[in-house]
Amino acid sequence: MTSTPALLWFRRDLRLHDNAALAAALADGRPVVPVFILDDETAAEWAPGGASRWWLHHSLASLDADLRKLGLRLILRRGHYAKELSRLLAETKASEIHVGLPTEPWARRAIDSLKLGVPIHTHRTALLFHPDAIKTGSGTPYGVFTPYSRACLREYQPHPPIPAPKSLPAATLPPSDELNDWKLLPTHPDWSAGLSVHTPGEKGAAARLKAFLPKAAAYDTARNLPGQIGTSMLSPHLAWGEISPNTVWQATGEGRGNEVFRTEILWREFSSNLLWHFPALPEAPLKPAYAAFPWRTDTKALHAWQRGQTGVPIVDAGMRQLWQTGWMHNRVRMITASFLIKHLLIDWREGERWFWDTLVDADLAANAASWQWVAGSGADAAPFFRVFNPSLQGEKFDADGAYVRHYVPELETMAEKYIHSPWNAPNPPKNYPSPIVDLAFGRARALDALKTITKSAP
DNA sequence: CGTGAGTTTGT
DNA sequence: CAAACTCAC
Repeated sequence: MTSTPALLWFRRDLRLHDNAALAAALADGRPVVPVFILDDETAAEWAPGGASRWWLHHSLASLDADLRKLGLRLILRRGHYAKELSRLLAETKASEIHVGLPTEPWARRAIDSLKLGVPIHTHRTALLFHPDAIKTGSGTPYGVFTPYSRACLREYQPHPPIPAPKSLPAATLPPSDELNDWKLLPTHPDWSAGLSVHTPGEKGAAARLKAFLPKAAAYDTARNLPGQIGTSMLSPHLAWGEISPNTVWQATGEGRGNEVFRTEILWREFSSNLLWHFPALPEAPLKPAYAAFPWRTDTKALHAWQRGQTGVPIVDAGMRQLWQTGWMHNRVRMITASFLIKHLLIDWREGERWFWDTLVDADLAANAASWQWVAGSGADAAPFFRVFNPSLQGEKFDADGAYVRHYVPELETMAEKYIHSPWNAPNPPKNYPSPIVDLAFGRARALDALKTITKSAP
């Protein structure tokens, strides 16, 4: 019988259900010391952004509360992984570490370089498949989504989620930081109110899933309408690992809506896969030709986009939803991203940065892969001629303008006919800006810019 | 090595 | 229908 404890190192798997790292740590009956280490220095530019820190604060509080019900508590440490882990090992005499497998390049490097004198076991807690598990016939990673997803569907082995433990062995716990001292909550007053539409934590995640499941059958069409809640809104819970993709997958049913929803889970996997095999994904275009793309520098336009003051209603509604609630409807993410990249001709990395700071669901892989997809620099990107027309998108997916009216009150009383193109209205509101770029001009300029890098040599 | 296909569209 | 290109088999 061993009595030395195991360190259970939580990262982006802040849950007790279906947690392979927790199950492994408990397997031989040792005491388990649960820890979370905030290492902003190692994460450097990809340390959690403002909205993510708000979420993290509440998620850590929730996990701590759940652990206290089982007689433990969550040990919080701030500092370099290597230094804090070696301190924890000295304090607890732990003889092994269990941690969820990360896909962020900085975290992979950090874990690979640890030399602590005890075994470090990594467990697949955040993904359905290990990034090396799904390969093409010739053994290379997939770069195109559809064949990747088909391979996933072939390989997927249904298995029930691991239940949360009903009890935990008693453990002698080392000292912990006070969560409030980490000051993860925003000082910005207009934030906390809008962010409270979310309920971080494992219970909040389960409630979201439960609320979504009856609507999953309609997901294939309802997901496109930003004026209603047709999506699962599970993204921040998945990003912090408060629920496992397998738990979500297992809960879904049959039919088109459920299938399309599961496909979205596979997009999340695909993004992680890309990041795993191309660690430069957040910084460099996957298609090398795009390194020479003639981006414009336009801080005024960038700022107008960030604050929802572009004069294009659906773009401004989306950017304001993001700023106020830390979340944006997926359809609108595509529209706002396309507008920044194509109509404003601003580098996708500027958008990636802004989303990283303002999204509660910010995930390095999904964020980078999605921005590259819109930019056309990704492995499996939209064809170059595909430029979203934000007015048409608005008319198609927010036909009555309810979404725009909610987030852009200047347009609340605008006639339906002009809600997505108020510049055509006989009396446009004086307190709402004219478009910072003419849509037809922006589209033509984007296509011209793309021609400069897609022309192949004779 | 040939062939079919490629999330989310615009005009 | 655009439509160069790459990917996967």
